[in-house]
Amino acid sequence: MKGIRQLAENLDISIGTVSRALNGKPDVNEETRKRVLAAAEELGYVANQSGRSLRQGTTNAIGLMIESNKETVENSDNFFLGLTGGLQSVFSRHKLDLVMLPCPSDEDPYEYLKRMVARRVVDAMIISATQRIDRRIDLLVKAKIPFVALGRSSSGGNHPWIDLDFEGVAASAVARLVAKGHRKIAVAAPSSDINLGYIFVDAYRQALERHGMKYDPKLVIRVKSSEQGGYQAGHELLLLDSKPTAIILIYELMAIGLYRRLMEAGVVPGRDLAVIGFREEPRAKFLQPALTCFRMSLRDLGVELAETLLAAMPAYANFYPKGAHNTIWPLELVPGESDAFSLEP
Amino acid sequence: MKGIRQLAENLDISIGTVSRALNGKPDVNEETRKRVLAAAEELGYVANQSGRSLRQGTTNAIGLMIESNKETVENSDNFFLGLTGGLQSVFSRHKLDLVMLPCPSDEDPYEYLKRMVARRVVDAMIISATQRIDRRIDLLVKAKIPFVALGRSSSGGNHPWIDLDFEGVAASAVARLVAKGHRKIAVAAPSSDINLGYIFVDAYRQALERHGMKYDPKLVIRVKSSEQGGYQAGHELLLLDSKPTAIILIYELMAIGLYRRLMEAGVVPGRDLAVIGFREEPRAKFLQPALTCFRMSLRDLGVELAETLLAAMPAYANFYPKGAHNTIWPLELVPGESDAFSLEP
DNA sequence: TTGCCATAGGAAAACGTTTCCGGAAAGCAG
DNA sequence: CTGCTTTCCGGAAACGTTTTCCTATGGCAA
Repeated sequence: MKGIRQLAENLDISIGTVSRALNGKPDVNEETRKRVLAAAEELGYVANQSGRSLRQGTTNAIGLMIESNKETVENSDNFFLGLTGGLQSVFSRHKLDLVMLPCPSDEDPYEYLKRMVARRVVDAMIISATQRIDRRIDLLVKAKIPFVALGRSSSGGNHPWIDLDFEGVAASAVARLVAKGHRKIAVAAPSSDINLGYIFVDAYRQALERHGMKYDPKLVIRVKSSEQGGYQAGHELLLLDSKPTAIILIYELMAIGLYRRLMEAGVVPGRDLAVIGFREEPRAKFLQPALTCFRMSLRDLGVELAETLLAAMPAYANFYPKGAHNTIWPLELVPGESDAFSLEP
Repeated sequence: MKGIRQLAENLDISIGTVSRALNGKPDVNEETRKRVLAAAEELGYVANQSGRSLRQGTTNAIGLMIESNKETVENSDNFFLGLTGGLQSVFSRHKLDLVMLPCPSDEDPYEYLKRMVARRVVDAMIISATQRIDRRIDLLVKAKIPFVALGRSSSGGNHPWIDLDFEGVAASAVARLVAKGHRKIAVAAPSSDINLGYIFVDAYRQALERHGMKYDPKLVIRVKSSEQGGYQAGHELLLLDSKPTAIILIYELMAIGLYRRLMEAGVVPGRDLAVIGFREEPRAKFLQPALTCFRMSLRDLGVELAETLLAAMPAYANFYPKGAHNTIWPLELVPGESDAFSLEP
């Protein structure tokens, strides 16, 4: 005999009562509850999750889906691990466990998610790296699995999401450069199929126009968000007919490759070209001259993600009365040397 | 009605037969099996994992425990994500899913593991960052949960583990430096409480003695495995009475801090001091002069870990007849400029 | 025809838990 | 003492599977 039955046997109490005692149900004498808890501690009894889940239809676990394709592994760095701190700090208050579900690189993320959802191994999901059209979102909506997306998407109608403040970053970066006299500002961004690539460049365009400047598609360099992409961006920038005097990078890791290409051509960042990076990245921390960039706390972002998710789960509605909602996550400017010079006389 | 019952209803077949058909059991007509599979595909039916686990006593999931304390987040970089690629490639062949279980930073890893084990949410575990005395190992042995440890430990008797070839690296690094005429070789390592700190320094001592050199405890600088630790190591190195001409770093990230401290003192790495790093680390990739270091493939290590684990699981014994075993994982030398000079005339 | 074996599939138990329901005991007001 | 409420607990059903056991059917040999 095992499990709760064993425990009940030892205490000479019915299993129903043991269960109620352990789960803090009201209909149980405080005296017996103490005995049960003591015995459970003594025997190291913890309820079998499968039995529990089966009966309750709930797993007490939240899934964080991770797409570990090659690019993610290269780029995401400690991104997910950084998030988990914030996520856990919220979840643990509700006795929820976080499980990270890494999608195999040779499997379609949609199919993987579908399997995980169907298996009912978690109660809710956190997905990231959303696409503009993202079937995963439709799937989760249809399956009625609570979820939160890190990244906007036009799929799925009105679902909870958090996204970085691309508009704010673009506006801030452009304003900063314009104030220093720059009039030809390039941007290196991924393809507009990627949400980030689309939204950021649009925000950049609007920021330019607010300053009465003309948007020039030639100054938008489409490359991958990687070191190689940065090198490529540097290369294409040098080939432009009318040279820009500044460039905004959508991901700070690109700066490493960009610097390298520029150095090869004898162009010195921070003197001949102003450079601003988007998201702070440890690997780029040691560049000379230090990169001006935008920073955010992964931990805080994790907390916000967790709370947004719980707010979308009926069972936690009373804790987070705000309900399902969306958030634009602000980033903080960290001034460096890479854009310190001014073109004004 | 839901699940397999619904499916059986639709097909006008008993649920037992449906289950057998889906699980590839022999006692079912090929014709009906086809019908069942088609209907399952059609309806998107996937067996509920809780029901399955409860009945079978198995979860078809392998847990990878992650300790995401602050230091891990800072240092691990893409370590775990890099591993998952290799892990998944093996597990997916056996229809096993990998779940990453991040231990909350404010919870004792031992208690966390205990909870996960008791909940029976995975069939087997992978643990890492083992201590010389590691209660987790005793726990897993006692609970009879198959596991593999990344890192040696004196706990738990004869259990499966994989560890990096510290001896090989120490021998290779020392031999290389000695060949270039170095006679005073320092090493920067963490406290000997940490397994790594203990074993590596011991291997270093043996390597020295094989070359007929004397082990000098003063040349062992105990610092944290981080950038700050590297800076600290540089600082302490400069204070030594008899200056070493070379230093071996136990973790490459330390090189960043070390370089910084050396530069401040006008000591040029690769000219005034030879530097060799241990494990390749993307963030240190951009140092000048390029660091000589030892590299390994995280993916391959993941494959080996997965196979070692499966070999320790009775259910997979026929696939991996080797059974439980241990492996010393070799690393490959990547020559750089940081130790290129020679002291010989 | 009879008997036997192989094949296919149905019925039901079992996994470990939670929760609903009902009932005993005790307390209390009249 | 009676009737009603409250407190506490035991019994049993239910969650969705897999698996064991058993039966029905058909084929085949004697």
